[in-house]
Amino acid sequence: MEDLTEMLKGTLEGCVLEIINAEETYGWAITRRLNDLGFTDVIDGTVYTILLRLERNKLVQVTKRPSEVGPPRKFYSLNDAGRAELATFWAKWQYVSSRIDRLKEGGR
Amino acid sequence: MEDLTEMLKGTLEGCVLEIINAEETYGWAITRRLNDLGFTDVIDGTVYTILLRLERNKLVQVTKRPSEVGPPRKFYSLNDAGRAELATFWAKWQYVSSRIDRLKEGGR
DNA sequence: ACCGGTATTCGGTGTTACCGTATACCGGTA
DNA sequence: TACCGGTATACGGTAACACCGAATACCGGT
Repeated sequence: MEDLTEMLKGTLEGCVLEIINAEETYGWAITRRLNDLGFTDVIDGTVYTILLRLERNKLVQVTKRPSEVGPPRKFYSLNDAGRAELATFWAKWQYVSSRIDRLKEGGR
Repeated sequence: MEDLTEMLKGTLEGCVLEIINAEETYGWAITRRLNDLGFTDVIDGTVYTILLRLERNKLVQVTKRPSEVGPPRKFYSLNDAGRAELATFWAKWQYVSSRIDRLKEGGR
C-alpha cells in the first residue's frame, strides 16, 4: 500500500507512543517496528521529528546509552503525561474510526 | 469529543467523497451531515476548501441551482475519477485502520 | 584505508484542517 | 422601509504534520 502519508497524519504520533509504551526503545527500532506493522514507507526522519516533538512536549523520558554496533542510542519511555496522552489518543481513535466505519456502511 | 482535527487530516476528504457519492448534495448540507455523524467541530469553511480541491482535481461534477431559502447552491456529484478516488480511499482506510487496531491490541 | 550498516539531527517542502471575514440572498418583523 | 437572523459560498492566512534530503557519527569487516 502506497502513499498513506496524508491518512497517517495525526495517527502516527499515537502509534509511536504505543510502541514506546510497550517497551523502552529508540528511533531506528521504532521505524523498523512501523515498517513491520505495514507502514512500509515511514522513514527515519519522520520518526525522529515525532520523537523530538514528544520530547519537547515532555511526554517521554530519554536515556542515552552506548550501542555495540553504532553510535549511542537514545532510548525513550513514557512518563505519566505520555501515558495520559496515549489514552486520549486511543479514545479519539475509537471515536473517529467507529464513525468513519459507520459512514462506510451507509450509516445514518 | 473535541480537537479531532489532526486525526481527520487525510480522512475528511474521503468522507466528503462518500457523502457526495451517496447523494448529490451541496456544501452546507455536507457540513450538517458531518456534524450529525459526530464530527461536530467541522465547520463550513473547511468543507468548502475540500470541495474546491475536489473540483480543482476534477473529481466532481458541479451544478449551480437556485434555492428557495437563500443564495444559489452548488450541487456536487462524483464523476468516474471521483468514484475511483473514493474506492482507493476506502482501500487505504481499511489497510491503515486494521493495522492500527492490530497495534492497539498489542499486535506483533 | 575504505565501505556498508546502524543511528541521530536538521532545514526545507507540500498538504491539510481550521479560522476569521466578507459577500450574497431570502423571509420575517417592527 | 429598514433591520436582522438563517442559509450559503468564497477566500486569505495560520499551524500542524508527514516527508525529504543531506550531513554527521560510530562500528565491524575487508
